[in-house]
Amino acid sequence: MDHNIPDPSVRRLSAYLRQLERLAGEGTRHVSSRQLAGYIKAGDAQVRRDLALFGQFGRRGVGYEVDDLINVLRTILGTRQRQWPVVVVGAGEICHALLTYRGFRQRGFDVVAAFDIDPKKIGRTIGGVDVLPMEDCAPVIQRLEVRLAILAVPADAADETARRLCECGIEGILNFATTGLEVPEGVFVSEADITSHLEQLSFRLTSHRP
Amino acid sequence: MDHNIPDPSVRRLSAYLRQLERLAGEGTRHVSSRQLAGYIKAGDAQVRRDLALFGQFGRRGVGYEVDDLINVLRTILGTRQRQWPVVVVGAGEICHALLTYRGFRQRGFDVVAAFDIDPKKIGRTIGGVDVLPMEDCAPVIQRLEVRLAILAVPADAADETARRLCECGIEGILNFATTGLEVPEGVFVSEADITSHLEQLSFRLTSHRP
DNA sequence: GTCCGTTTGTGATAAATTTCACGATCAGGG
DNA sequence: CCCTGATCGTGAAATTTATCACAAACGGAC
Ligand SMILES: NC(=O)c1ccc[n+]([C@@H]2O[C@H](COP(=O)([O-])OP(=O)(O)OC[C@H]3O[C@@H](n4cnc5c(N)ncnc54)[C@H](O)[C@@H]3O)[C@@H](O)[C@H]2O)c1
Ligand SMILES: NC(=O)c1ccc[n+]([C@@H]2O[C@H](COP(=O)([O-])OP(=O)(O)OC[C@H]3O[C@@H](n4cnc5c(N)ncnc54)[C@H](O)[C@@H]3O)[C@@H](O)[C@H]2O)c1
Repeated sequence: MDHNIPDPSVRRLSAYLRQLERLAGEGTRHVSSRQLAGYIKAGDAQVRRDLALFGQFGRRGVGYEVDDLINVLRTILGTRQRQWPVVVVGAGEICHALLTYRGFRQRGFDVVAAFDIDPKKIGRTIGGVDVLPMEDCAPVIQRLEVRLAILAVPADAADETARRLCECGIEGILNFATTGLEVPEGVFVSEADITSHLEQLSFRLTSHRP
Repeated sequence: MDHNIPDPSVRRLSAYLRQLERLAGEGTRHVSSRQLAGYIKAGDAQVRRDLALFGQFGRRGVGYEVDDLINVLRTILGTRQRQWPVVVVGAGEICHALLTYRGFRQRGFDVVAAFDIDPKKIGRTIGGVDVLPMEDCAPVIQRLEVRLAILAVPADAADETARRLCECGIEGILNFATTGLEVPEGVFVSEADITSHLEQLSFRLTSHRP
């Protein structure tokens, strides 16, 4: 398959999938690139281009079949064939929200364990998931073949913890800490810094209004 | 000031600020564009370009003074002059994490209230913030001149709730729900869908490894 | 005061992403 | 069977974004 898919395209593919799942829930059978584009801030050509990076999935004059396209997108994003086991590191507030969230499963992700260094947290079960000591991190990750981790530790522990996770074989990190992580080649990081999102909104409201 | 600052630049400005705050905490006085670029995945020219969109803040042969640049970036992002009051809508798990988080204040944001429709949630105080009934939404937003809202309601209530917030005068929405929102012209939305982040990582681990 | 190594700011260039535009294809109806 | 209106897929063009590369400016050494 082709290399070098742009990040913005992947983000949009995920957004298309969200809309398609909603449409499927409403019983809609077909959808056009124009409709799909309407939900996102994008043009119809953009939608077709994004999909064209991976093949031909529509029918001219008709559009796309919703169920088909859902399967296609899940296959592209990697959440169709497999259920990804995920670990959360740092059993604080964010972790609590993640472990009680019921939506990950049906989207292809399965939180299998949480880790912490605080003895007061260790041993608890949150949303059916055990909070384990950090020492168990390596064996659990290796035994369950976990490749994705969510990092939810305080900022000053983030870089060190990320390094440790990479040593255990983790290949993708979703980072909630407010630090840019330094990770080895071949490890992907997705930044979920909430403050950064607020700053982007603040910026748009601050500069140059019409 | 110039219009049309690209989104990726704003994201990076926020990331630079994060690193600068860390450097300031460590007592570092000066930093070069090359150093700053090292923390992010970017080149040094990129850093200078991003800053050049707003003016000249460095000294040739020397670099940037950390404290100065922090102030510059806060001014650009709009978090220097004012403390932004923010409301959270949907007093669930995510909301709980947000209200107990102590980091927003020092970054220029102040969560002033949370809203919910569930009588069991209303009347509580979480992290010093009151959970109010949705009916109080409009008056509170107007009295405190709130322009930013964080949306943390279930997906099927998101669009309707967003519409309501916009009617109250909200101009920026940080959306945790898994739906693309439809908002009026002039309202900015920042998507914080956690599942989407996981899907992006899953995609990178799935296709075309070298 | 001059030289030297360093680093910024920016015009020019390259690369990437998005949009345009149109031929090809399809379903439905007369 | 052929026409009509709709929609995809995609080469080409336009636009946006990132990189290169170098003159200008700076601090420090001597
Ligand atoms: N809660 C929010 O709304 C929010 C908002 C923005 C950013 N963040 C960031 O997200 C991260 C997590 O936030 P939170 O509110 O869940 O924090 P928290 O303080 O509630 O939880 C952090 C947890 O990490 C554990 N921990 C500390 N050091 C560790 C280590 N070295 N290894 C393993 N576990 C360790 C602590 O014991 C604690 O349980 C922080 O970096 C925070 O800055 C949170
Ligand atoms: N918790 C997570 O880890 C997680 C992960 C990914 C996405 N999300 C999304 O974030 C959003 C919030 O998640 P959560 O876990 O906090 O949900 P939650 O169910 O814990 O809380 C939702 C809250 O919203 C309130 N609510 C429902 N309808 C409302 C309305 N019309 N107006 C005002 N309040 C209303 C409910 O009473 C409840 O208190 C959801 O859309 C969820 O899909 C959450």
